[in-house]
Amino acid sequence: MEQLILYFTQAGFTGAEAAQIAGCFTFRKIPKGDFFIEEGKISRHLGFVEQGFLQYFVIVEGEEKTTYSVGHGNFVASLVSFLKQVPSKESIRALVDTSLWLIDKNTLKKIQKDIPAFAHFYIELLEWQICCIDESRLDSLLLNAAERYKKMLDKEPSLIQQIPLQYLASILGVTPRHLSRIRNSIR
Amino acid sequence: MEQLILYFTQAGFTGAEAAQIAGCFTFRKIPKGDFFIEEGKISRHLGFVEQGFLQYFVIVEGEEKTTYSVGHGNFVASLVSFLKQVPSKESIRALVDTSLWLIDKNTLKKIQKDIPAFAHFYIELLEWQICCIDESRLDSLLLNAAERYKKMLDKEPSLIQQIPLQYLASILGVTPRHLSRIRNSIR
DNA sequence: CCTATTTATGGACATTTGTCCTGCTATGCC
DNA sequence: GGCATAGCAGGACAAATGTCCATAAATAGG
Repeated sequence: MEQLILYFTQAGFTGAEAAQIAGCFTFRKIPKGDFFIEEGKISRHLGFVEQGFLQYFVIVEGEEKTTYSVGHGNFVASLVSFLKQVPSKESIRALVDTSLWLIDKNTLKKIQKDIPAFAHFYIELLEWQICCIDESRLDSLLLNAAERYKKMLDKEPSLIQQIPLQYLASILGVTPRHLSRIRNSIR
Repeated sequence: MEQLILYFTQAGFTGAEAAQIAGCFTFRKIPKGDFFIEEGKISRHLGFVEQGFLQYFVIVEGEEKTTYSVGHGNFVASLVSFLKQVPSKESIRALVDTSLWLIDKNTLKKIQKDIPAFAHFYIELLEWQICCIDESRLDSLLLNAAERYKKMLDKEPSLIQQIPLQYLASILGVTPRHLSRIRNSIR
């Protein structure tokens, strides 16, 4: 909790505000393999990833397709479901042991009203979130699988050790067979 | 301008507020083929598309790759560039004659401060924008080119008449040769 | 009306990626 | 230790998509 208070203090809130805001979050650990949210349910919480890695996916024709992934320092939620409070099209699962700070939608709305500066903070958070999605979108459109694999090697080197190849392949948008080819071609 | 005032009145603002907000926008027409923003420049304006259709693209290895597209009733900007005020990675071009309402970043910030209700309106706008990007992201990951073509036929039937196939192919993420195969297979 | 240019179609072939399968290795469990 | 299982690599072939090209139809400009 101290880290959260520190975080909001550094973001420009007074000590009292930071404590009030931080108090709205709850802590949760998700063991490897467990779900943050399942398809069809409503994403009621926004999570800040303190540690770990999560995979967004849908099942289409019996196959899991990864649609997004987030690591520590990022926010996680099935966005459309959380924002509109409609059933989620995606499931989200921890691929490694993960710890999160959670806040629910109503509380989030409430502190936007109570603390005007928080509304502006939330605007910047949304804007930053848009930039993250945008980068992911451009990556999947402009890089090929080999380039995406190299980028992942670069940004999350520890993941390659911890996560079975079949998940890495799904995150990269290729079959395990093809990821094997990519790894072979790199070395 | 009356339409804009009406729009903001219906969004819950008082007549005076709606007039003040609408007054912050300027009108611009972009003829078919002209640019809304070019790669490398900073996206200084957020635009609301009154009429028309715009294509986001980058040039990679001499080839245009479409990264996003928007039609009437949507907002347009090179998002990361507009939000962070950094040079845009993408260019945006009108594929048909297009008309827009524009607002610049500073003015947008200013009315967020002056009219508290506008901050909350802007939050909803950002959230809605996230949902739009998300839908586009899921479409490009989960639908194949033929399905995306059918969806486009469904949502923007007039485009297929107005825009040369090479652009449609680029929007769908395939070569014109392959789009020709898709059209052939549908009929 | 004629010509040049743009646009659309589709053949032939190459490349990329997926599917199916086999075997090898490592690891946990009794 | 031995066995069942999960994880990974890669061969052989199939399917999807790109490249290059030739042709024909549509359109614009004089």
